[in-house]
Amino acid sequence: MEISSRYNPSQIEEKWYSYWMEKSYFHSEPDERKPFTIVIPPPNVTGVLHMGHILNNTIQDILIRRARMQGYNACWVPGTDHASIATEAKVVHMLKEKGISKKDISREEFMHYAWQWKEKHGGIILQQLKRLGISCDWDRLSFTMDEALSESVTAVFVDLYRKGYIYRGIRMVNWDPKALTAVSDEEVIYKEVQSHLYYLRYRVEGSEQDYISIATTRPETLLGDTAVCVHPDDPRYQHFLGRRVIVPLVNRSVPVIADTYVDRDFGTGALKITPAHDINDYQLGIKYKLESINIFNDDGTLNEFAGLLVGMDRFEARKAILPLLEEAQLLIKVENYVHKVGYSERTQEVIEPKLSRQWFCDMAALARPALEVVMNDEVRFFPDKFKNTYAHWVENVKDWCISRQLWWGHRIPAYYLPNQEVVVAASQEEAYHLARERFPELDIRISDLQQEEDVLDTWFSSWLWPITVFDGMRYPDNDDIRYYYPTSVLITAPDIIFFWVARMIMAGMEWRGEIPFRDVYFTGMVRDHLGRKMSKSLGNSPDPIALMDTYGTDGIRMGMLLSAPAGNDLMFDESLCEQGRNFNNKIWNALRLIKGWKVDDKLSIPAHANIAVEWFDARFNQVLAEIDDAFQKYRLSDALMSVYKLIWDDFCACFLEIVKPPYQQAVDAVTYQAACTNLGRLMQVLHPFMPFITEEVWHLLYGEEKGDIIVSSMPQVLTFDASIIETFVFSMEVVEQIRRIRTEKNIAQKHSLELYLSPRQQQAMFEEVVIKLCNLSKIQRVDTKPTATLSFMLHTQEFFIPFGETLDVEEEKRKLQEEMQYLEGFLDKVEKKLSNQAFVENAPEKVVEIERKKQNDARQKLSLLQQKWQDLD
RNA sequence: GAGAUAUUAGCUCAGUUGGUUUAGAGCGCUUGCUUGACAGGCAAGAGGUCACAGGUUCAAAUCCUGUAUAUCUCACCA
Repeated sequence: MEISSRYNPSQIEEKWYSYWMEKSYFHSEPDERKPFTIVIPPPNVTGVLHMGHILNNTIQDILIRRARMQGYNACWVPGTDHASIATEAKVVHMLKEKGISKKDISREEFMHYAWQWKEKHGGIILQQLKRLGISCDWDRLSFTMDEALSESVTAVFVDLYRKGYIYRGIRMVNWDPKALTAVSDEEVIYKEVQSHLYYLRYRVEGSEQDYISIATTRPETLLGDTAVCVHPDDPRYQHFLGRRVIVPLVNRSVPVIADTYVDRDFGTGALKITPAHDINDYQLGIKYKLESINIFNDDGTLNEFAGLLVGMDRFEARKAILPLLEEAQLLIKVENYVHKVGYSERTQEVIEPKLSRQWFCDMAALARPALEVVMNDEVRFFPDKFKNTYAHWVENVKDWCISRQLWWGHRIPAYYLPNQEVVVAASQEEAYHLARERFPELDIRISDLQQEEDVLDTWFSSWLWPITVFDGMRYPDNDDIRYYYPTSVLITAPDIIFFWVARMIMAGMEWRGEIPFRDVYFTGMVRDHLGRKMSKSLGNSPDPIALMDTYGTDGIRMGMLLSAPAGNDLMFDESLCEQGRNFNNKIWNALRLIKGWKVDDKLSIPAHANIAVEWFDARFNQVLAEIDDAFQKYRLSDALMSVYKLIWDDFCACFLEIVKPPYQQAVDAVTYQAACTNLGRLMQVLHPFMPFITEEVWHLLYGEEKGDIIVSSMPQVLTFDASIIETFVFSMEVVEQIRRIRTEKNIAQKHSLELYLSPRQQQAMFEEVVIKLCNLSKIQRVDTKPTATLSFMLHTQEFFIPFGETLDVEEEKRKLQEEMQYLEGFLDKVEKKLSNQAFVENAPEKVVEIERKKQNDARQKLSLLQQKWQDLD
């Protein structure tokens, strides 16, 4: 058979992916098997593949492929979310390029363009994910604005409204001046920035010299100031209480008020109050019934109420106001100052606190059961340190601002009546009937109903995802939801634990009375090798598609996973993908070796091969048990490393090297069969991690005989003989010693050697294996030590290799001394322990026993070494 | 400001309820190899007072206290 010496993944990957798709192996329908379900964390429909997706989806694919091979009915539901803010921004941008402004078109027209955009550009990421080999049930592809999901969102809104959880009110919210919408508290990222603290002078009304100086980071907001506040007990300001001061530049007279909120030690101890533009000032404004002057337009420019700098952007205004203050001699000084500023998670724009009417959802009642199921491990977190984070948020959960001033999304099903009242209903018709019922005297017509313009937060649909992808909200008893829900495991990043994970649990408990998933596996964040977050602006993220081209998909999957312990951030390094690629090549060449053998049915299996077959069987099962254990704990990188070493070290370096026939000689049928079987089952164990090469090798091994590896049965752990492994390990230690001697003495592998050992052998050894691997002509027991030998010692067994007359006595002595020194140190430590009365009395007998054995062994070995020393003299 | 988690070899990480021949892995590094599957390989080797300082214990990488550093979460200090 002609197989190239290098594995070339590119041709193979596409072939198998389309083959699996043709065979519908990814598709799942409810049946009598146990389900294993995952719902994908829906990527943003505008998104493109980044390293985080690679990590997250590789893990999901590993779990789902393994479950499939273990006989579960595996179902992985893919999909995307509609990403209100991001998508609307894309569409607005596209329209702008066409010379169309959003203001100039109707909502319907805009939605038309938006859907067009979505159909054309949305979901690129899904195609990219296919390249990663992920085995989602593409027939179940969902989108958060699909009809079923949209209807569910509406129904949930109506339900929560009727339960009294949803309300509308005027609040200070986080305004994104770029996206022109409110965002929730969770969507604000606070970052430390280098800024300035400006000290300003507010003249006291009716006085020529008196003034109060205040410190602020936002001098431009003084245009909206309606008070100055000091601490009531601050002696510096006692005489100003009850008086009024003049706001600089606009010359507005505002009161000096006193409140304990003020920190006397910060700045000057006096605080300017801008109720319209600061959450704390807003509270004080309510408390002291202050006027609230909104000086900003929605886009962050100053409006006519500012009086000055009208039309200027808020940051421009901050700069522009300084010379004016200076000119008026009201700017005292400017200090450097580091403080935290909130940024919009979506647009990176600085958030502007803004007073506006929004829809909120009271979360307290929803949170209670969601807290309990996590704390009692009904929903298990991996790693469980995130239970703390989760508990803290859920216990202190705030009302959720769910309205967004956008068009792309689920329009809030609230209808305003001519009398300013509002009715909430799933459709306009229902709302109409409701309105007539409630206000029979008004004689309302359906055209009088004005639907709310705002849409809902995207997360308001995402939190229903595990239910709505199975249409379990509209049809709570349908076969799918009853079979697949609760799902088995959720794989996600910890940064959306509040946005998404917590809310899904709340939704699950609220509408199905059941958790949405049993386990949550939190992946780490992918960072570069310097520990920096991967980001577009830093340009430190490799292009995932290019990586797949270079190292193969299996290679990048391995590279990603090798460094990915659950929940810890991982420093991604391309060299790990290289390791993956090299591993593929290793497997490929193992296959080439086996397939290159001539098989002779007449030959019987040699003794060394027979041992190798029996040993590998035991070893395989031993490692399989380790792998199972690792999977139970979601220690996937450990599991992969175990497979890696099983294949590279145990199968290639040991098994194949032992059974390999000499050049151009045939192999017996039993050995050949065993080699094929072993490689085959190794491919099965590896398949979830590296789907492509394993399917390819499987077919090259078995043709069509055993079907496809993707749907084959995962090997199960069988009992194994541990003593074989023990003997083998010792044999390999002997092999290593002989190899070391060969290297040290520069003895070529071609040159065969003899091995002698003293008859007092304690540890069993597979002599045939040692002979084969070390090119020995014989192994022989002798009573007396042969002359002119090299020697080594393992445990308390001494080995000799007769070799020439070139023994370097001094060198030999030096080594002996080194070894003796080590042993003496060791013995000293052990004996110190044993001579400690308290240790012998208190430690468990087993532990003391071990120490005694250590002592004995060390003494014995030492005396042997001393003997050797004497012999050298 | 409060809390959580971490700190083990050059790098990335294991190390289970304290005790298993004076700490393990992968990569990297050093040395030697055209070894008839693989140089994307083979063989051998070097490399760590387990962040620091105390304490508990017969026994500490492991438990406790403090310090330092890092990351994350929360918090209204202008």
